Amino acid sequence: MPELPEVENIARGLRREVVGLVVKGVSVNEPRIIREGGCKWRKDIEKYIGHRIIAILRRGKRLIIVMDNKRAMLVQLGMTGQVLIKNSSEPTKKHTHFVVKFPGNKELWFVDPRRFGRLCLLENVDIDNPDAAMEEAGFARLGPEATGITREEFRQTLVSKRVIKTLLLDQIRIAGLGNIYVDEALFAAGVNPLVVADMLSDETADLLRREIRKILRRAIANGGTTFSDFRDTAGEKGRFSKMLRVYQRTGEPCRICGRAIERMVIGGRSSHFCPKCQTMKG
DNA sequence: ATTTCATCCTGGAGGC
DNA sequence: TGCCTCCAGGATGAAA
Repeated sequence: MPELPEVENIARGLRREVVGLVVKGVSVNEPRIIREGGCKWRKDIEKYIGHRIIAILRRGKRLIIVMDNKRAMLVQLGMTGQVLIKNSSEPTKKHTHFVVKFPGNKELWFVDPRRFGRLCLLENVDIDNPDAAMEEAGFARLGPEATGITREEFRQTLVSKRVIKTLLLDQIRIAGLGNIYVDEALFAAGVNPLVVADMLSDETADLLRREIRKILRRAIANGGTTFSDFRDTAGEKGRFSKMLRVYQRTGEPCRICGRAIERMVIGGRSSHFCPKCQTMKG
């Protein structure tokens, strides 16, 4: 999916484009993407109409579009979800499952070929802490934000016998990382993806935490990473793709030591790493 | 209680 | 050109 940096860029686009606007209409082309978490979409969808968007939040990889009536639209993008700002006169796009209409022919389109994405109407949203409303709607709990996790929180996260790669992908432990940025952060910290999490020394854990935050910051600043599908709200690709050092570079030379980058499946996900630079065990 | 695994989908790439 | 297989940024419920 779009990971934290990509979702953050979408959130910024939406803050520019739709905050302050009143929802004129909502149409659902593919009901299966509406998550039934106590929300009956046919009826509940009416609860958006006539209400103003007052804020756009991001929590982990989730996007939260907050309305002026304590309700919010939760968007989980899945692997291929896009949120695009369009004009109603523009040609329709295949796999546009959900459209929000604003005055002046402005529209928000939710497009998702693989349909792994989900939308949900949240009730009783606390704008300073949306977690309760998301859990109420049946979404999994989220760990601390990968961008803001403290040293103590991160050390606590690593108390586990799981390998570091799968642990960092677990949104309950730390929220926002996906396959690309986990591979990149492990490379930057020199940590092998197969290392058992609680084998890392405090010093290595601190280093890994700093690298995670640094990479996410740089990726956000560069508009995120486009592997194939990601686009921001204006339809632009991310520029971080060309700064990747291991992800999808199997067989290519490591930018540090020149050894060929290797690929291996860990926990069902492909992992890319340099066998020479990533030897850190603790 | 934790952790792994199959599964939900379409589309692009590469082999033949 | 077409047909086939494999692969893909994620989350989750069932099973171990």
